[in-house]
Order: sequence, then C-alpha cells, then structure tokens
Amino acid sequence: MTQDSPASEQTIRASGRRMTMQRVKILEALKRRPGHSTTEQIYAQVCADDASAEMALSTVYRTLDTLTEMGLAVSFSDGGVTTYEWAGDDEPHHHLVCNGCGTTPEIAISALADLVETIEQQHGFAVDLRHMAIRGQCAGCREKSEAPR
Amino acid sequence: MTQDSPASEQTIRASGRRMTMQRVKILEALKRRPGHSTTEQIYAQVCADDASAEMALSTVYRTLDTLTEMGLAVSFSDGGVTTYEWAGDDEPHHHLVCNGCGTTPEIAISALADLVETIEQQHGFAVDLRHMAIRGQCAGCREKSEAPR
DNA sequence: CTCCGTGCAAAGGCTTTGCACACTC
DNA sequence: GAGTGTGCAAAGCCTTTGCACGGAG
Repeated sequence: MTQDSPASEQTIRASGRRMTMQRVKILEALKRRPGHSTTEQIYAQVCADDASAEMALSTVYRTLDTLTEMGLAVSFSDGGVTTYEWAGDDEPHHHLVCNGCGTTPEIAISALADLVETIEQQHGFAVDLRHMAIRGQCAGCREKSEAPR
Repeated sequence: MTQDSPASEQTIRASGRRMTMQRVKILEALKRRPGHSTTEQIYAQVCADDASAEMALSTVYRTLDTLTEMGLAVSFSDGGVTTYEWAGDDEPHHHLVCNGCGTTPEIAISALADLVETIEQQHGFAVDLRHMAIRGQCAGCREKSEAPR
C-alpha cells in the first residue's frame, strides 16, 4: 500500500470522483479523530492540521456527505446535530454512547454477531452495524446518578 | 386503574407538573401512533383527533420534550428530525428501522437480552434499550436493491 | 480543454425562546 | 390567588443550495 495513496483515495478515484486537496485534508482529519465528530469539529481539525488550509464549512458538509455515501464514513444523528466517523479501514466497530458524559467506549463486533444473526433469521432484516450506537450510562455516570436530579 | 386517570397522568402530577388539556391530547395522540412520530405528525394527530383542539406547534415541542424527560416518551434523531414514541406502558420495545422504506418492524426484547447482559458485564455499561434503533434494510428493500445505484 | 468541486453567501427547515395571558391546583 | 403552561411570533441553529470560479483529469 502506497503511503501517498491510501485505500480511501483509491476508492474515491474509482468512483469517478476527483481527489482534491480539500478531500485529502478532510479525510486526514476524519481518520485522526476518535469517535464521532461534528462537521464543525472536523472543520476545526482541518484548520488545526494546516493553518493555511482555506476551506469552506460547506465543503466539509458536502465532502462528509459524499464519504458517507461511499461508505468511507458513517453518520449519526444526535439531537439535531449530525456526527461522522471514519469507517474506511478495519472492521466496523460500535459505540456505547453514554447519555451522561458523552463518552463512546467501543464494543467488540462479536458481541453483536448473535443479535444480527437472530434478526436476520427472524425478520429477514439486514442489520447495518455501521450505523449502530447503543445508548445508556457508563459505569462512572451510573455511580454519580444514583440520586437523579 | 381508572380510565380517566391513566398512569401517565399520575406520573405527570407526581412530578409537580399540571395536567392540561393539551398534555392530555398529546399523550393520547402519542399513545395512539405506532412507531416513531415527528413532532409535526403528533401535532397533526391531535388536530385529527379533535378538530376543535387549538394548539400551537411549540406546545407539542415543549410537551414532547417534557414527556421524554420524564421517561414517558423516548426520542430519536433521524437525520435532522427528532421523532418520539410512547414509552409509558408495557416493556420497552425496539425497532428495526429500514434505511430504504422507513418501516419500523418491532423486535422482541428477548433478542437483545443477551447483548445487554454482555455489555453490562464487560463494560459496566447500563444499556438504555428504550433509545435503541437498529438500522438496516428490511426484506422487501433488500430484494429491490440487489443492484445499488 | 472539460467538467467536477469549491467558496461565498443566502435561503431553508426544524426547533427554541420571550412575553403576556389563561388555566390548573 | 399563585404559578405553571400556552399561544404567538420571532429568533436561532445546523444544513443545504445557487452561482461563478478554480483545479483535477
């Protein structure tokens, strides 16, 4: 694998799209960020990575949308704001999203395998694990909220 | 259980809030609708239930938010639009949300029990099943989309 | 050279909020 | 009677879109 042409770029070119400087930078930023990121966070990350990077926020919106369409990113909708996450390499991984502190610990795909299979058999429904976020409360927040407000 | 004072009303009163005609009607509409409903759909349902019901859309927003806070409803964020679902009675049930046609077939809670337990044991994470929506493709849409665009 | 992608800025849709009045308790 | 909830309407926020220019192929 060539360092200057990661798989993601190949994928983009293969789809008939063009590799622009903006897309390269957004891809880098997306890969760099752990967990979910809002469009604006990615935009900020791009600026942080390269202060001389002139980019419009709308470009980030469009690019993220494109990447999601191509499966290189996955999107989530959390309370009116859409977040994205890199999904180009390795297996899809899933997050537990804590309603309290917002942390997103990962869980192994194996934990979900049974569920997916069951659903597929019983309903003929093909689960898209990439879009799966499981909400709840992490260990830390559980302790704190023994006494809910 | 009194017909005129369902548990949901008791809950509302118990929290120190007032039972207004608007809340009653929104509750009814919410209970009546299957699956997820947008704020506007619930608003429309209220109007349908009682044509003489004067109500502002903002009231529906506020009420739905309140009900969610109290656990009588659960909310989902699907692509910029928030949807709600009644969650006051019976066990929490979960939906498969088809990315294709938008249908939301239910799945039995038992299918998730193992997953929940596993996550709890491995991560100390308390899964909130009420907020769980599993996305993917239903049987019908799978057939149609054998050839993705 | 051709055409896609970008920047800029305005429009758009959903949701929230301030204020005065009505209604619940 | 006291205070919450509502209606109305405007403001707010995130996101999308139109247009002309610039860069990729």
